[in-house]
Amino acid sequence: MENELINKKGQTEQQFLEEYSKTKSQYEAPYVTTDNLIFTIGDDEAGNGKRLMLLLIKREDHPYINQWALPGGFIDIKENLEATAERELAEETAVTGIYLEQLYTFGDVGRDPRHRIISASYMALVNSKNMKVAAGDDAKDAKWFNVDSRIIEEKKTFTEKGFNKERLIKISLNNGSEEAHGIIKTTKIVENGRTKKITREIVEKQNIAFDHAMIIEYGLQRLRNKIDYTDIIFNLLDEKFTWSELKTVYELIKGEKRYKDANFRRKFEDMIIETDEKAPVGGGKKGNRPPKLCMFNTDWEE
Amino acid sequence: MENELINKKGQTEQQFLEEYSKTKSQYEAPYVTTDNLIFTIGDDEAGNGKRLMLLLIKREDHPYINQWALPGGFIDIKENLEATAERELAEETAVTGIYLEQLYTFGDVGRDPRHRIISASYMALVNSKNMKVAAGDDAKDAKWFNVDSRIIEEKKTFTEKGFNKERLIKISLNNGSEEAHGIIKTTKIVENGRTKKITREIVEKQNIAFDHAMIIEYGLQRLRNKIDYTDIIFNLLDEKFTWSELKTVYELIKGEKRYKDANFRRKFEDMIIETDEKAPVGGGKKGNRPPKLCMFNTDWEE
DNA sequence: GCAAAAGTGTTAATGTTACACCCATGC
DNA sequence: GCATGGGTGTAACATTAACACTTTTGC
Repeated sequence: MENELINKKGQTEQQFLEEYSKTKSQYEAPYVTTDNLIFTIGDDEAGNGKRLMLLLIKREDHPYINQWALPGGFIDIKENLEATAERELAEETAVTGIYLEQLYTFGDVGRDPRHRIISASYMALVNSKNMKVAAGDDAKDAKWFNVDSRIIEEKKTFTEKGFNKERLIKISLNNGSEEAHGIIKTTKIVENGRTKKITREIVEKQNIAFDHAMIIEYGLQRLRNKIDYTDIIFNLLDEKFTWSELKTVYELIKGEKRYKDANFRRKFEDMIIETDEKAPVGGGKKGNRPPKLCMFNTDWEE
Repeated sequence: MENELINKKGQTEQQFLEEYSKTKSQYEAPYVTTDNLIFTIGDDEAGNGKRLMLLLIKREDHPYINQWALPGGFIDIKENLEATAERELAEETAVTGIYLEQLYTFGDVGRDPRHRIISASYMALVNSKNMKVAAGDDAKDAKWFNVDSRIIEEKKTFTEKGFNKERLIKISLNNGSEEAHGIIKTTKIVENGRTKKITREIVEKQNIAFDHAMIIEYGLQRLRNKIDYTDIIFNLLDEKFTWSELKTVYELIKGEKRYKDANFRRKFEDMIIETDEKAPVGGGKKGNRPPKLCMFNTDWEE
């Protein structure tokens, strides 16, 4: 039925599409890539226990040669956008079928000096035990970096019609031998009692390629927020875990100790089922009570 | 300093970029567009008071001829992604400098039968008083539609490793004379106690072009969520408004009366400053107490 | 006066936080 | 027994919700 509709030229849809496929496009299309933020919980190289870690790849050519970049790559013309992210993730970590979420699409002119590139960023949370191949094994120089972000400045400037609010956020990355960092400025412009615009820009960076510091900052914010109202944290844990492991991972992501033990349990109690199993006793020099193993309660509703 | 680094071919960055610009690209790039969700509060054509409304444009050619689509268009190679959304918005509504937020990037193969198109969606909230040109004035057949979405089915299916949760959401659009709708299925796949994947697909649609029903559904969800923890609702109101106007708009977006009057005030009291002015008495047949005019409190912190 | 809509106050229920305490274990 | 980390109970406080009430206006 739909195909019997004709346009102003008197074409059916089929005729239209046939003609369309023959015309050579004038349109200069940007390239499209995905950039993946792959987070895991790993051991700090300096031996300070567990840390939130991010996978980065060392660039082997210009531009930004020898600097660190997010893994990612070009979309194939016959591949769904999310499939590109999944493929890139599988190529880097040999992990499939894990949590993957689209974050934001970065599309400023000049993001890449070679070509106009629009990049959709995705966030993946992988449990290191599920990772079949550790990053860094293959030819590409891929490494896990400790990630950290913190606000270093907040400023409010008054304008005629309202005010601007700026915030400087520093992203720090290190893996024992290598160090990289970037400072992102977010600006919120308020005029006539309304938020007009929120912008993000990189004001300083070292050893991080492209605008990837901005993507990392965005992803960390999303992760920190979502952890409080979704079940994504369990993607970073083993299937069975103890309360203290959960709390440790929570605090690594949040970057602070927000809850006392008892209250932390109450916060997560609906999301968790305690099993009868006990984890082997670990830390205490004089022994201690073995903790129960817990599982995510899949009946939990957000 | 950075430019003095040389790659394996012995090139500086400048030499590399020069060579790069001469090579003809093999890469078949998808097209990139933005699609705008432009919401406003307007009067129902049927005379049932205020409604949440969305701007749609009638397609004048194949594919989906005569069906309704979101306004949007192709990115220019020299234009930032957000600038494309701003330009399209200005073209449709002659409104500039208003709230605009990136939602999600849709990039499935086959979204458009003509070509591979990746589309970044943006949401704009406009106050009808700020709109200089009403939609529908120009050559293009653009119209405001009442929007509504509601869950029509929820289903949980158990699998070997876990379960799937499906939800059917119906998007209804109408403007008195025209009607359109779509049904979106969201599926959450849970395996081994972990959320593996969340997918969205269109299971039925009428009179809505492309995958735009899915974009609308996504945008409505975002709007409904953000209204509770940000100040975006004030973009839909005049600079000065009454408590009951605020509550009406809130309920239109939420699609339900969630709060009693007194409690609604408490919920928003930090975000609002009451002025000494009073709005003219409106509805009551025997007259009534005139309401105070309020403004958004720009000192409010989310 | 009185209907209509604006606006306030009071109490109950619920959720959050701090803090003190008990428990099971290995040395 | 005692240090160590696991785990629980309770009271104070803050937030939310329900509901009954007072206020200001125009006719």
